[in-house]
Amino acid sequence: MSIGESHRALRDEVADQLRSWILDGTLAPGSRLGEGAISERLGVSRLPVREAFRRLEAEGLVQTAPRRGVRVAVFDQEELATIQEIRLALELIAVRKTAERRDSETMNELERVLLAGSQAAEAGDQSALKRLNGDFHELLAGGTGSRVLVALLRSVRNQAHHLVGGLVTSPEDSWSEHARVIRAVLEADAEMAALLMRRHLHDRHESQRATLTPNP
Amino acid sequence: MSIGESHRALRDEVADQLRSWILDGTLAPGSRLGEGAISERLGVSRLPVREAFRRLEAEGLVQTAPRRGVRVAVFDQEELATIQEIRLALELIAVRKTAERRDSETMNELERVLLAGSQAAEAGDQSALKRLNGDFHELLAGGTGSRVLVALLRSVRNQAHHLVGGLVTSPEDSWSEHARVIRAVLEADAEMAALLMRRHLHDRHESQRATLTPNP
DNA sequence: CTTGACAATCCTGCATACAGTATCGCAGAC
DNA sequence: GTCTGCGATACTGTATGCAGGATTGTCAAG
Repeated sequence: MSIGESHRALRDEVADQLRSWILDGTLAPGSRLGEGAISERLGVSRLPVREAFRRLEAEGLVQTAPRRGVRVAVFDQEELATIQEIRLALELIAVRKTAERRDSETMNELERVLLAGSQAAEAGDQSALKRLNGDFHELLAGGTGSRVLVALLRSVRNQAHHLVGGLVTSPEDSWSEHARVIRAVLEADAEMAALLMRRHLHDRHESQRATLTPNP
Repeated sequence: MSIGESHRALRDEVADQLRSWILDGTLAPGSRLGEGAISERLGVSRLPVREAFRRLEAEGLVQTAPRRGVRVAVFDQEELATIQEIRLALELIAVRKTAERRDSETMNELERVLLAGSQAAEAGDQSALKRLNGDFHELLAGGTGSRVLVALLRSVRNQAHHLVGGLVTSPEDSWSEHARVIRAVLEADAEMAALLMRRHLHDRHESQRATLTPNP
């Protein structure tokens, strides 16, 4: 591993910045992203911005119209439902495979997260829980050892997250369900872990639907 | 013939060309893709090539190492198995949703493909069958109305295809299974269509595994 | 003959520059 | 008052140039 590998390409920095702006709502869905404006704002040339656009485009966070620039992605209800369905399927594959593989490093990390999460829940540390909830999903994807699955899941999660406009459930509620999944994975009970994950995501999905369409 | 004079965005042309070169084996897995060599060969500047790289990178066809260029993707057996699993899950979602939605245009197209495929199978027209088999999968993805799913499936199929090095089953065998799936979709029998699709992909997967690891 | 270090060369990453096209505003006509 | 056509402007798409790191070849030492 050479020193140069740690050097981060400017396009990656730009992509990360834009991603967080999109996910935290700074850039609203449908808003236009001009190369010039972004490059000026970030103090880089237009080229890294363009390459970052291509990546975000592949992640589904932005949509490109030829000769008309880039916009923050906007999807309809039906597409949102499909994305949730895709995410559920991929998360189930991930949690099963991780529980079956039992990669030692992942298991250690999961134990660490489980411990830290319990403490954070007891202390009522919301921001720590939010971070740990994110770690949870990343670990389950990474535990499969599949770069493809990690990339797909990250992409689908981004889409789902930015479409529903952020968290509709409290970090504590998410955490208690996550903790159960982690315990099942640590006990190598893949089917139980998958069942818990399915229930977890299904509940989230339903509560989001209820929020979005309040009148049945 | 240089494609630099076309009206379509050059990055799309370059990406298409590179994709077909990768899928048909002209560019072998692991081979390095230099910006300069590609741009010179296609008669364009390096910039469209770079942007095409980003897209192929997102599609999983190439892998990028910082400062060390781009290589045609190489995955191990385990990753291959995961990709097949992902593909199966996504195809099942697609076929179910298409059968439930029954989008009229897609249904018409499926009927057309079914008819044309039967004729081609009777005539023994291999190349036509190959094309229709491709149409089959594209239609099932498109019938969901989800651009996200279409993009994901195309990406995963590319990976699976290029990893196993092409077709291991005859177009006729694929076609007969495809035809059954189409009939189930046209009859709005989503569960039957999903079952047939599952069996179809599972059989392909097994025969590929057998080919790759001849000694059990 | 093998191995390690150094240097030349190649290539990637980024910035700047230019051409072509879409968008927007304004003016004039119906 | 509204619609249409023209022009200016801004932005995308593409090309070229340059700096810094990576790769490779060579030479010398063990």
